[in-house]
Amino acid sequence: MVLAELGTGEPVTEGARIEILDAAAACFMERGYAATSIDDVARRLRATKGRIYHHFSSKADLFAQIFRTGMDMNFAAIEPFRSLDEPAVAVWTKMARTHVRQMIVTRAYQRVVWEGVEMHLRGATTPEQRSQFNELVEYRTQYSNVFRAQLARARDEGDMHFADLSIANQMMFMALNSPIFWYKPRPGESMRDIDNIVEQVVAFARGGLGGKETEEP
Amino acid sequence: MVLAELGTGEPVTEGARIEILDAAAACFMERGYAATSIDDVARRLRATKGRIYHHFSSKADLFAQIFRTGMDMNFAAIEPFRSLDEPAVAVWTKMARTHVRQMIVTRAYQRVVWEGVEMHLRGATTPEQRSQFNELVEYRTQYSNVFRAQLARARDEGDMHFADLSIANQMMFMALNSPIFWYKPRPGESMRDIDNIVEQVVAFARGGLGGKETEEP
DNA sequence: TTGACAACATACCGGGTAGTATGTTCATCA
DNA sequence: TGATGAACATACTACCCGGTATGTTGTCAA
Repeated sequence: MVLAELGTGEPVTEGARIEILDAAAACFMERGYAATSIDDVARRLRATKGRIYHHFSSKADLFAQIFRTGMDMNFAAIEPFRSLDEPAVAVWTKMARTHVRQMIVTRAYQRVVWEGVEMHLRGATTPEQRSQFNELVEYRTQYSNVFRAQLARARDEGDMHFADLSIANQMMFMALNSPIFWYKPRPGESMRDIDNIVEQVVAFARGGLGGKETEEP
Repeated sequence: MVLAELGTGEPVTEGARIEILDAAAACFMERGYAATSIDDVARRLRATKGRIYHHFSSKADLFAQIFRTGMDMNFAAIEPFRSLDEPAVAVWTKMARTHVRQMIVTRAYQRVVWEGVEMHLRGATTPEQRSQFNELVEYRTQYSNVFRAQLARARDEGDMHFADLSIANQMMFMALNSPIFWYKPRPGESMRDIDNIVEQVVAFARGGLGGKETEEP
């Protein structure tokens, strides 16, 4: 399954790149960055290292491009709701649902994003890669700030109640991201089943943020 | 700082064992299991591999003993509240506060517990270690069930509202455990500051579980 | 005093891994 | 048609890491 969609104007070889990204993301999800070897990724593709190093300069580069692709997909998904003229809590609900669905559908990429942020926080990178990592984490912070702004607005509008905005935002993302850790696809699972999970996750987050119940799904 | 307390009846060498556990837990927290070498742990102790392999049979054994120690501390911490004769939501609140404090104070050990559960879910262990890992994860499941039982009772008593018990328990632990990812000790931090964080985390979790506000801290 | 053992340190080995250098194949285009 | 280069595969190297085998030192009991 190719998760990162192919842009129509891109060169043909873009497809090969994305195949590698998908395989690598799956490997990183299953074993983590350090425990995944380039040969593992190659084996999953029924190929060898040569193919990977032809498209990516290093293991870290491969990891970083997965990170970026994951965030690109997240931004694209919430784009329609960013500047909606509605109460903040309504905008937040739409974005939150979309985000959780993203976590489920593209969870391999999102696990890489998670581990990337963790690696950055732990400072486990070489100096040159550091600047590229900084840029990626900054990219994720921007995404986080989109939600943060809605939280602040919703609190001002009296629809949410929490003490500290930063902590609230942290906890909200922990809740909304949580499916990347415990969600496993079930055989014969329908969209309804996934939407049911999404609703429960969003309901938990909204409750944690001191938000009111909403009616329509 | 020695986190795992020394039992009075234990042999003298127990102190050396705990020193190693602390150092290893700190290393595993900073870099993760796979990226941490035994030499890293030894360096932190200003010692060499010999010291570690004199007390532990393997890297996995070291990891497992940290896991067990972390869970031992968690069980001990909530023990006073387990069979309290109060409304479930009140018991839950006491246990949740204690748990979050544990996550902050013993976070190195708790990170190992987290990674251990993840490794188990991903099935990244050798067959012989598998049974020991199964036992440890079972141990953690028992701990989880203590909270789960309170959630079920609280819902029956009308003090909490959620759709699926398993998902609610999952999300609750994601929230309560979250400090192990984002908490960093500040210089000159007081108990009050930590208690403030604990209250916000517990408040988020309670809200997510559809719980009523409580009065007394 | 000595010898026996715990508690390490030192030295070493084998396997795995990131990265590179060098083929090989096949399509495209002058 | 032949030359060129993209897209790989193969072969190889240097290094790191888990684990072991062996040496060293201090302590303590007989």
